[in-house]
Amino acid sequence: MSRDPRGKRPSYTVDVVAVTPRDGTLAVLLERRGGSRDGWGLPYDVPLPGEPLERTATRVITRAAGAAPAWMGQIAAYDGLTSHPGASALSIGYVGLLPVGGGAPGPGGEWVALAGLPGLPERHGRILDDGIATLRDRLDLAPVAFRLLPASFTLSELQQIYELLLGRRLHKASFRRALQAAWLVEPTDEWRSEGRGRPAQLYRYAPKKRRRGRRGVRFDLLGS
Amino acid sequence: MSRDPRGKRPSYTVDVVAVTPRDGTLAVLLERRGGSRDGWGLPYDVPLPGEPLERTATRVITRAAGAAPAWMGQIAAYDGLTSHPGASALSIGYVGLLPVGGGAPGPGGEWVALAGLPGLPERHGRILDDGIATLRDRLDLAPVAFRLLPASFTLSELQQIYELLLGRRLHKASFRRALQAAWLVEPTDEWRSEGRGRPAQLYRYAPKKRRRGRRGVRFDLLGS
DNA sequence: TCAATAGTGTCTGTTAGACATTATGGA
DNA sequence: TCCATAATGTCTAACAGACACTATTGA
Repeated sequence: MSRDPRGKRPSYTVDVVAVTPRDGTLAVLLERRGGSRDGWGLPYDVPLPGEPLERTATRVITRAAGAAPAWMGQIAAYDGLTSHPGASALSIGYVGLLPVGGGAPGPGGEWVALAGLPGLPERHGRILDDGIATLRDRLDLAPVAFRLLPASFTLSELQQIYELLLGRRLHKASFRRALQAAWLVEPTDEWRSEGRGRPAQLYRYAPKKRRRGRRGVRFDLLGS
Repeated sequence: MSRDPRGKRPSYTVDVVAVTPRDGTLAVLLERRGGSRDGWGLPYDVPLPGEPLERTATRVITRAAGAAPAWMGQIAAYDGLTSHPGASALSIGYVGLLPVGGGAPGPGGEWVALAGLPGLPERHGRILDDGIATLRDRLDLAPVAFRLLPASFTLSELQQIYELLLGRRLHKASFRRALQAAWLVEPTDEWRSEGRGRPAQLYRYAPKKRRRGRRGVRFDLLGS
């Protein structure tokens, strides 16, 4: 939230939605705005002179979340919806996805579960909603989900990532069938016992060269 | 392409991709840039003072195409890719869809088939490509396709619109099955003979109240 | 033994797409 | 009479989701 050194009104800001899987749900990084009212808002900044949009977005996310995004995409440009904390006339929204846990937020920053969001300035509310939607329909899940997990993981962990990113439950048997058909993972010979039930086999990300005529992954899965 | 009256550098421009079905293919509206080299570019303008993005986009499209868009959506914000005819630092791209035929272009404007596009300034090339992609994956076909056609139409005409907008061929029998399942059209008692073959029955757009538990339309159709 | 989770095999309903056939006009 | 297009019925392969079952651990 640095100001332009000459005090000029910035022509636009880059406002970011940083998302991470955390405690079994999706969390967004908010920053507490100092000053009289205790309000929350999205991290944002004015681009440095000559700095491209993408680099500004990366910089803002990295500063605010304490880690670099595993994926990032532009949401849209927003004007109107007057209430913006920096009074910028135009916001370019970006959404970034961070590995599980999310990194250590910068000063005033905090990961907040999607379910329990506080009220936000009008424009930031819109950017956040659109950001989640953009994440869900532009993200190519296959290459990214694995960058959110450690090198070896159980299929249940992987499924949970997919469920969080897609925002809906998946069918276990179908998920595994689709995964196998896509040749994305291979089993290791390790197993991990997690509390009660049967231990789960660990897998690693190992995309095979695409077979002749092989289809892509289709995670159109629904239900229990 | 009006200039800011005080000659100030505009902080951003709104650049538009106007699309229409025309002569059995999709056409985009380009404007010939006057001056020494005979170049083409997308229509664009600087927003009027206080004018929201959407209204600027509508204004530019309407001026350039001579008709209002049946649908419009924002593409993204672009910077870099230096070559922009107005040297704007930041472009907000919009894509608009116009009814069949497209209206009478303003001065210097011309509908150009997607297949035979000339070279464009770098940024405009990107905006155009992204605009078609945005059109194809954000457009909700069902409510819009009908606004591109006259009140009554044959199912073949409707299918052709869908094919142009989706950018691929559809399977005739499947298309009609899906259409029937969606309760979007109803037959009139008129028929139209078009050259050689059997005359086609005319249909009109008549969306039925959604049946309990009825699914939406799925045009996942492929092939011949 | 019970509860909980991992992992699999089988069945069924839906549907996209192929194919074939009939219908109906113009040339 | 051909030929082109409309319109429709039937068949099949693919597959999502349901369901049931076995396997393997901790409590």
